[in-house]
Amino acid sequence: MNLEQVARRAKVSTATVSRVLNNASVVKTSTRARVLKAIEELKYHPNLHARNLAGGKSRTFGMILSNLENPFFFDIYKTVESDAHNAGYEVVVANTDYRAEQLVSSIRLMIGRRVAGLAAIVSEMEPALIEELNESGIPVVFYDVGAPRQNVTNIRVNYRRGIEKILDYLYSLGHRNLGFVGHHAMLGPLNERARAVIDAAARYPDTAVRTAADADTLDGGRLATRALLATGETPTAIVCVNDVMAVGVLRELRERGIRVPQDVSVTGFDNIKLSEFCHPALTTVHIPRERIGHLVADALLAKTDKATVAEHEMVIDPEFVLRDSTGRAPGH
Amino acid sequence: MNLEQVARRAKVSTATVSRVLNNASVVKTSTRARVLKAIEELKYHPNLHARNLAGGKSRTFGMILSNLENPFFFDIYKTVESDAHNAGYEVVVANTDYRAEQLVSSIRLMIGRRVAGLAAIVSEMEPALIEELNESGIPVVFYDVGAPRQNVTNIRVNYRRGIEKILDYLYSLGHRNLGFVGHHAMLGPLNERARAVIDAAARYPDTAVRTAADADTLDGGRLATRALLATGETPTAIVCVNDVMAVGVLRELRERGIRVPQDVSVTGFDNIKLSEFCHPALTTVHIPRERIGHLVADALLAKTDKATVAEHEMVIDPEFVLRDSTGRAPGH
DNA sequence: TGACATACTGAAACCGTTTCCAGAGCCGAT
DNA sequence: ATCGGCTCTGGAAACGGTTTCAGTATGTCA
Repeated sequence: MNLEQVARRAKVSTATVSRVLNNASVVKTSTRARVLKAIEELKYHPNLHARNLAGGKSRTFGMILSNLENPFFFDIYKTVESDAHNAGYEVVVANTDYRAEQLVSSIRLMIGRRVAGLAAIVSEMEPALIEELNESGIPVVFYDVGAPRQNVTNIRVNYRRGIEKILDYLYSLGHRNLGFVGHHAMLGPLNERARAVIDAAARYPDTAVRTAADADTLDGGRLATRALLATGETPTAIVCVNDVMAVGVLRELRERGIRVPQDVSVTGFDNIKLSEFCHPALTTVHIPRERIGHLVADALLAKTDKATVAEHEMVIDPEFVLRDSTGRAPGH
Repeated sequence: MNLEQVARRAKVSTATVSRVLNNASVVKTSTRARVLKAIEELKYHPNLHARNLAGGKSRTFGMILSNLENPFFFDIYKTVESDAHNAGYEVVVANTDYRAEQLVSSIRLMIGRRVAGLAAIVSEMEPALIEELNESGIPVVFYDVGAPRQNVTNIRVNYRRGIEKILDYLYSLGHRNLGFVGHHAMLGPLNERARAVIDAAARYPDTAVRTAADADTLDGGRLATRALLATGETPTAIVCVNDVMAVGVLRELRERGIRVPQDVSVTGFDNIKLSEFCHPALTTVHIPRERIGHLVADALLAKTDKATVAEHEMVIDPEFVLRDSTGRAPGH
């Protein structure tokens, strides 16, 4: 089951077997055939660990995401993986579930694997970790995490603009009493979004916003809505941190006999496929996940090919998508 | 950045460093402290490839799934990963997108990685591959794939029973004109489900069933519905191969002004979370994905711990779940 | 016929760990 | 003082590949 056995059977040296395996350098056709036959007969599968160790190079990227269950992350993963495959790379993923400890151990694991590049599409991230990654010399791409620095590409979305577009629209429809449904992540984009909502609301007269948070799932959206409505006062519009939670919100409202959008308007964020398929279809903000995926993949590939050490940052401006879950505030 | 450097700095041998790293055998407290300090200072991360190579054991499981995007697969993955983690194992996933070629290369990759165990939750699977896996000596768990044999655990769901429960119910409501929406996978459970629908329908008098297939996505469900309705004749009930596609079906029907369940009944399969959150909530069949996940994890863990070589097969009987997407056939 | 480039192939060093086997101290008992 | 038995540590051989460097045919050309 190892090179030597194959070599012996084909009556060549391990060097030659290695050569045909990597079709590097020239091997006489007859020899190659003998080797291939031996490989076939012995059902030989090269040991990737040995390969990586000897070769020093890794041909696989690591990818760390906050919540693969949310199509937002999954879509990015999918396009990165596809691009990587086309370039002959593998991708191994890790899920943090928004937990910082998970992030730490995932990053350690990736460094241990000596991945050829690492994409971190997470909202939780400590400077110490970034430092650690930097020392490791692994090319890194961050999505939405603070520090652009050497050997690190940073891709971010202008959430603030997205939120502002939503609030502008809601305000124009007469909504003054807002609810915000977020998830439990402590750092990064969520807070940016939450803060953006609060900041934006503060710019309009007579506009109040109450917030609730729960897990980043359908159920989380539902539970957050319950919390929001538990106080007795019902907002005329509920702004959600993303589409998944918004669908949970829709469900809870429907169950309570609250009509959307006649009684309450609901907005999502991300524009995942599901936002068109739920009922009513969600008014939301489009985040170009495929484009982000391509950017991530390009950055990874570029960094590994040449030793480009350009610290790059790119910002994406999201687009408002009007659908059926929003309408005039009651009595307006 | 390798053991030797750490050893040198701590003025010990690499053997000792290795010992503290794995806290195997006894190391004097003062020595251990010196080593740990050196590791810390050098920001040393052990090379997993070298470790696996030298140690011979792999501490990671492989998992291959047909479509991670579908929560059915994702839920299984999630619980396997969680169980594995608790036992100190990693999991690396691969997605086949129902493509046989992908399956082949993924399996090869896993063998190359010398994973400690492999779970294949896929519907496409050739005997030759199973053979190849068998030769590799890797403990394998299959979900829904034919051959129970040595070193292979097989977990399956009695789809036929599930489908029968659905058809019984629909028949009792007066439905005689059925549509079946499936996805493109050629082998295994889909066909089993499709055949089950056809067989079951054949047992009722005056009952006809037309089928359409598309991708296993929300869009796929929508497109399949269009195909189904393109003929002009509309079935009174549409049975779907799974919940995801059913949600796509709901969307298309709503768009055409066809009411569910008044005009057409719709059923799903799997009972993913989304099936309660869509509107109307789906009548479906529950497949215990968590339980399956635990079974998979247990099998993997058991096989690696002791050299249990029991070929095991277990069959799961699914349960009917009544919700709001089904009703009496029009005029009944 | 001899010199020399060319096309293949093999021996051996190395990649970064783990692990086996001995050896070095040290202590208490004889 | 000698000895047996601990405790701790180091040397060196794997693990399964890649890669460099040198060597052996073989063919070409003067």
